[in-house]
This record gives sequence, C-alpha cells and structure tokens, in this order.
Amino acid sequence: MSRLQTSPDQGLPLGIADELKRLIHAGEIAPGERLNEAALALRIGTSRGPIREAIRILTGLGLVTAVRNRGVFVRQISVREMIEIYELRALVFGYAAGLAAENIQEPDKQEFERLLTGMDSACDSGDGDLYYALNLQFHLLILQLSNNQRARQTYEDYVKELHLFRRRYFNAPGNMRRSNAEHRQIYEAILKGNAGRAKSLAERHVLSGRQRLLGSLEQNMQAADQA
Amino acid sequence: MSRLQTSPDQGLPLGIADELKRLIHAGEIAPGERLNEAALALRIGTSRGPIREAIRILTGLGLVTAVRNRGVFVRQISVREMIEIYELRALVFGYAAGLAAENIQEPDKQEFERLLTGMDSACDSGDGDLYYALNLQFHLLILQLSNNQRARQTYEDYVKELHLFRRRYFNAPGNMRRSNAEHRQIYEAILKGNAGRAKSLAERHVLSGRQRLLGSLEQNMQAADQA
DNA sequence: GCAGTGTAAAGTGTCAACACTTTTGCGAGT
DNA sequence: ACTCGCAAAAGTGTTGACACTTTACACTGC
Repeated sequence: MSRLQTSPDQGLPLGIADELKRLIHAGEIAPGERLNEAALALRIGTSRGPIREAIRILTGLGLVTAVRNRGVFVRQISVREMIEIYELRALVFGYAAGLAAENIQEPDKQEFERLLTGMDSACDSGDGDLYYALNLQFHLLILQLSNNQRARQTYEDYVKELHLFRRRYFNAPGNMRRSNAEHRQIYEAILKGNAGRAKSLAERHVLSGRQRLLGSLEQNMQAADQA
Repeated sequence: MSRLQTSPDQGLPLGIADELKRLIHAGEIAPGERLNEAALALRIGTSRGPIREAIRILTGLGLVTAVRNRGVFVRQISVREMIEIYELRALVFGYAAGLAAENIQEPDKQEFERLLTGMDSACDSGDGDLYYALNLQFHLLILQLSNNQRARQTYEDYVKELHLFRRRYFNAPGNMRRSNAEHRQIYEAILKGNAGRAKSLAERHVLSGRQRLLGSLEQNMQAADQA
C-alpha cells in the first residue's frame, strides 16, 4: 500500500527517501531507532531493494548511521555537535542578515511586518507551534534576501539536523517574547540598511537561542536528578 | 576483481562509495560523466545491487545527480554555485581563524612555520602540486585550531566540492606568491592573538582566491573566443 | 537458581533474472 | 541526401530467493 504521493515520480528510492526524511524530521521515527528493511518494504508495498537504496541516500545525507549486519539507526546528535552546529548556524544567519540589509526591497517589508505581528500574537495566545513556524519563516526570509541559495539550503539543513537532538525544544512564553524582541531589532537594522549591526544582532540572536536551549536542558537534568 | 582495500571492511556499498568518491574527487571520473552500473559491477567484481547502493550514497552526498531511467551523472557545479560556495567557505575560514588566534599553542607555531617555509620553496621551484597540498594543510590547521569539528568537516567538503567545477584551477607562480604573502599576514595576526584581524584577513584571503580563479576563468574564455 | 550452550528466529548482504525505458542505428520513403 | 519510423541493443528499475550474521530464548548441567 503505497502512500507516496509526494513528488512527481522521481523514482521509488528517491520518493521513499523523502518519506523517510519527513518521518525522521517530524520525529515520528525517534533518534536512535532502527530502520527495519522488511517492515518498511511491507509498509510501502515494495521489495527490499528500493528500500535499501533509499536508506543509503539517508546515510549519505548523514541522517542515519549504518552498522554492518545490524542495520541502520537514526542519527543522534550529541550536546557537543549541537553546540557546534549552532555556532555555524549563527555564522550563516549573521552573514545573511548583513546581506539582507543591502538587498531588502519594498514588498519584503510587508512580509516582515506580517511575520513579526504574527509572532506577537502567538506569544499572547501562547501558541508555541505557531510561533515556531513563523519564526522559521522569518529566518528563511532573511536567508532568501541574502541571494545565496546555498546559504539558504545550508541553514535549512542545520535547522533540520538540530531536530536530531535528543530532547525537544520547548518554548517557554518568556523565551518567545525575548526572542521576538530580538527579531524586531534585527529587522530594524536591516530596514536601516545597517549591515554590520544586522549581522552582529543576528549572530547573537541564534547564540541566545542556543543558550536558552542549554538552559532548559540544565533544568531538565536537575528535574531528572530529583526523580 | 576487487580493488577495494581502503578501510576495515565496513560493507561493500560503503567501500565502493569511498572508491567512487576518490575517483570523482581525483578527477578520474569527470564532472558530467555517467556512471554505468554494469561496467562498475564488472570492474569491482560484484553484482549491481551493491553498486546501486553505493551510487545512492553519492546521491545523498550530492556528488552525483540521478535522472530516472537514464542513470546518474557526476555533478557539475555552475559558476554561480562556485561563487556561493566560496562565499561560505570564506565565512567558515574567517570564523576558524578568529578562534585559532585564541586557541593557538606553542607546538602549533612550529607547524605553521614549517608549512609557510614549505610553500615559499614551492613558489621558488614552481611546484604547483606541492603548493596546493601545503596550502590545504595550512588551511586545515587553522580549522583544527577552531576546535569545531563540524566546521572542519564543512570546510573540507567545500574544498572537495569545488573540484566539481568545470575547469581546473591552475596556479600561476605570481598567484602563489601573493597567496602565501596573505598566509603570512593571517599567521601573524593569529600569533598576536588578534582574533578580529585574523578573521577579516582570512575571509579576504579566500575571496581573493575566488577572484584569482574568476580572473583566470575570464582569460580562458577570451582565449576560447579567439579560437 | 544460575551460567553456559546450542538452536531457531529475525534481519541484513548479495545475487541473478526479468520488466521497462531510453538510446542507437538501420532502412524505407520522399 | 534527408527525414521519419521501427526494431535491436544498452541500460536502469524492481523483484524474490538464498547466504550469512546477529540476536533471542529455551534447555542442559552444575
């Protein structure tokens, strides 16, 4: 029973790989979990060949790690890796914000306003999922304005990769407000065409996000210790 | 007849993928060329299954692009992609140089000196290959000193990816000297612990390299026009 | 009760055969 | 000579079967 209606058929392995990517990034297959070829084949309604090829694509992408004769496991990223990725993500975001300050056009401004007010109301209603979605759009809009396709792709990959971190990021309302205040500052710097300021604010914004994540991680650890 | 003695057997597909990576990055399989499954299977001495899986790994890595029912082709990067990658490479290298200025230790200094004098003599003897190798080591040493494993990996990937550019980079002796003068400046900034200066010099160094490449590209185009 | 062992089940690794698509090249018609 | 169309060849896509390795589990001996 094939549930692959995603893309204009680019081949079974590619389609399956996309489906698996989706499942992994959505967290439906948890980090550390094993991928069972036969089970997947049965579920998708194909033989194991295409499944294996799809899985190999994922290994090339670094989403899973293969162990000979034992199978492939969804990758789990360590705290250190998480920290390193955040560092690079901050770098790329800063780079993009600097360029955005030089490339912004009139219609982009409306889009920025829309996203910022949307995030404000998400803060008010405490809707973390909505905030997360708009936040991502805000960041991607800036990446878009960098006019560097590759940078945009890289940034998206970093965001997805961070989903492989063991713990889910929970947005406390206070964090959301603080984060959106930073968004406004970045936007204003971009609006004024102040590339340098936009760049450093954007870098610090991502690194603040990392600190917020590390902080909530610490809290969880303490809670676990008490239990 | 298997000529795969590379790594402690991690599985046929992985081994084959490594071999193919080597061939592609060494330029033995040219960008744009098609990979013939049956021919490779015959050459490696296996059936097409493992070959296909190896090729899928390369697909995930972005080294080849697959076209349904027509095969996979070694990726060719455009001028635009080349420019974009250089931009990011400059960013990462600058980031690493800044951290290197803070992290450098006594033994690293000797290594830097060794590489710099080595590149000097490579300039004198006009040995482009040697210069290229030492140049890469110099850059990777700085990446190493950033203490960010992921940044190092990313940088290496960028360098390899740039090999997929259509034209080979030819090091004119003049370029080599200018390039190594920049190396010395970067090293001195790192030595003084001047992170900001090291960062901006390193960024500009990579971007100068890009300009040198674009310049030689232009020349080639003109030469082609005359013919 | 427990450690060690052997066997069955589950799962991955590889292969050869077949189905389908694209390309090649020959030949007929103009 | 040139074009169109058809058929053979080459190549990719997929499958089911078999070999090998790892894991799970019950059984034996102490």
